[in-house]
Amino acid sequence: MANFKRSLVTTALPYANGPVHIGHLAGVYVPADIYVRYLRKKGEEVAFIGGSDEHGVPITIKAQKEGVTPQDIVDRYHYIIKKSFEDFGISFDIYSRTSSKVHHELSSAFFRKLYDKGEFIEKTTQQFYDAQSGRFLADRYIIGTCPRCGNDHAYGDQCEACGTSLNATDLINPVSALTGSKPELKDTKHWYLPLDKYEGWLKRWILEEHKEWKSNVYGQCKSWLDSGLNPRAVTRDLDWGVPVPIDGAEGKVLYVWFDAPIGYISATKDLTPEWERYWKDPETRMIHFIGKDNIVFHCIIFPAMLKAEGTYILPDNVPANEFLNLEGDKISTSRNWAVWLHEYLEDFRDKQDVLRYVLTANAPETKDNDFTWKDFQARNNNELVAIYGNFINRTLVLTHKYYNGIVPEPGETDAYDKEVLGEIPAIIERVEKNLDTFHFREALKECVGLARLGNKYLADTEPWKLIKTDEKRVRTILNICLQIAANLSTLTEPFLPFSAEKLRGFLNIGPIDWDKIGGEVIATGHRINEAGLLFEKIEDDKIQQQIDKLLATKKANQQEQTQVVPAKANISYDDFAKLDIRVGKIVAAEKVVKTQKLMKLTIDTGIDTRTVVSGIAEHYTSEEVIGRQVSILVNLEPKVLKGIESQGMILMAENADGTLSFVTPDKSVKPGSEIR
RNA sequence: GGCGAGGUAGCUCAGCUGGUUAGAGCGCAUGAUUCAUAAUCAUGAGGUCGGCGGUUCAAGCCCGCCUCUCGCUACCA
Repeated sequence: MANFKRSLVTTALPYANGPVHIGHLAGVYVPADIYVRYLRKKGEEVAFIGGSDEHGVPITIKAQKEGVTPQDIVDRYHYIIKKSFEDFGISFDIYSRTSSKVHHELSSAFFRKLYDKGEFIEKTTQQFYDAQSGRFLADRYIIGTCPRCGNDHAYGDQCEACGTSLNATDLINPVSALTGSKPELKDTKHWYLPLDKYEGWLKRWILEEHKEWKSNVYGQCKSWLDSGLNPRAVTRDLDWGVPVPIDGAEGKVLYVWFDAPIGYISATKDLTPEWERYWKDPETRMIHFIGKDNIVFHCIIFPAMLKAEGTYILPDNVPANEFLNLEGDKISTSRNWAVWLHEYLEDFRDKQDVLRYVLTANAPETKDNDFTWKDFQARNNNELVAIYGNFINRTLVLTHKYYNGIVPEPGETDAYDKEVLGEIPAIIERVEKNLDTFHFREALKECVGLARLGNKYLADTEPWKLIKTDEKRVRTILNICLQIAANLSTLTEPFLPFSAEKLRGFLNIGPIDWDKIGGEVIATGHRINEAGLLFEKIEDDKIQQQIDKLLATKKANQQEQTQVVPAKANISYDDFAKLDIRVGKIVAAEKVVKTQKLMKLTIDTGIDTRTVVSGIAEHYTSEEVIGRQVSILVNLEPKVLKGIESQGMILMAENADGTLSFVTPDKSVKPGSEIR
């Protein structure tokens, strides 16, 4: 690190198909912002880069759904995201976007250079083509009948009814989602980056030269490298994105994962004409802050791209975080299961730092963590208010009460004073050490520790008693408390910038350089301002509102799930009559070993006694199932499942939440009775 | 069943390349205190570090097997 002259800090580009939520913040933006503010505070040269990732298929689909252009979609979210980052105090030097002209030019030139150097492989494959719209269709744009479950609205990559992942060519009767016409298979040419060619180099670079990377990052890279790399397509047949700058590549764009990381470069270029100083000088230290889902792209693919290009530096570290859950469930944009930053800023005005604090104190640095509103409240009330805010308030109030707001002159310091004063630089050192190694949780804990120390010092020295007997001693004590407070205002600034400024307002001081803190930073005789509250308690009702909001989301999601699947195509009576459904009785049941869902049932069908394997083991135990009457399709072709021949199918009703219930006659019926 | 991640005090989590009596915060109990947003400070109770076996002078950390949780995936006739 000592050899670097400047830092380039990038943050994963949020995808512009939705606003930013606490998961993004905890994983990427808050730690990155803390780190950058810390570097700046130390006087280091740093560029802090962010921007919206605005290309890719999901945005085109969303646009189509809403009947607007992709540009409309990205415009909408880009500005929401940009504004909420600003309001939240994420101190980007630039927040750019990949639909910008600079980006198109730069990523296009980047591709062209690799192309001219012969770094790509050309490959032709068959893909569906919609002749009517004159376009190749991404898998998502093909709709057809699922070969597994018969759902006739399955997508080319996945059937959402049965969850199976598919190839577009698997679909029965595929149609184009754009025009409804029947697509044809047609040859299409694409360019591939031969990652296998970089495997040896990547292994050396990461596995040998960057053993210091976080274990989650290092481990994932290792597993990728060990399993071998394959050439990866870097172009797509799509009309939204950066056009492939080659003759004969009309209707093709750069794959979003090719152009997005170049967005870091173009954003830097957007920021300063001297952008090459950041990207091409080996004395620049590049750090990528990302979430764990982006590790492969930032540690394998982008470095391979940069290496292939040849003139760029590589990341020095990629401190990826794990994921943050919300109230026990995975955060999901599509399910609206999130705390949205722009909504938080509305609901909790001027409480940016509370969220910054909570997300840092509970950051998913080594494993997935859970955000709960109760924890949010507890951390605010018990830590920010009770420890930090309270210490500041005590100090300010006492100073006003005894010395009219003038910083008193210290007398001689005793052993305990010296010990406390000695702790300040020690804590600062630990904060630095943790920040330097991306341990933000621990660093923040150390900061709070300084406030704790202040509280303890007050409790031990009891100036409110001494004021009656030894007023001179009180001057020393309060002076020390004020020094701690002033140190805190700088020490906490990377984490809690708004409160740090507020605190400086109370103390009536300006910003203090990082290398000045550790000792006396507020002068004797200085007049402080009126005391106020650094943090406010958050009451239960405020928290309950947020919990209720989430419960409402949960309810809405359930209702959405209840949306009834549309009817299938009509069939003739003859078709129906082919089904032989009978009432049967379960006489024996046992779970099939080594499966999650399968249960082996022995059924008295009236006709015979037979074995049926059914996927109900997650909903019923074998005990509660025995003796039940059920509906059974008896003339279904037998099939062997897990080594057991299943001779029929039990009819089950599936609820919106996925739970199953038997279809049972409402009074007892003789086994073998027909169901028609 | 496959892949990935994980199981450390009541709760949320730390534990660096294995090394003395396993930590923090919250919560709880008891005590002290009143300058402070009923805030603070001290002390204490609480853990067979998921289980079993192995390697080692030494394992929460390494290896094997098992088990449970979460995510993806498969099975769901």
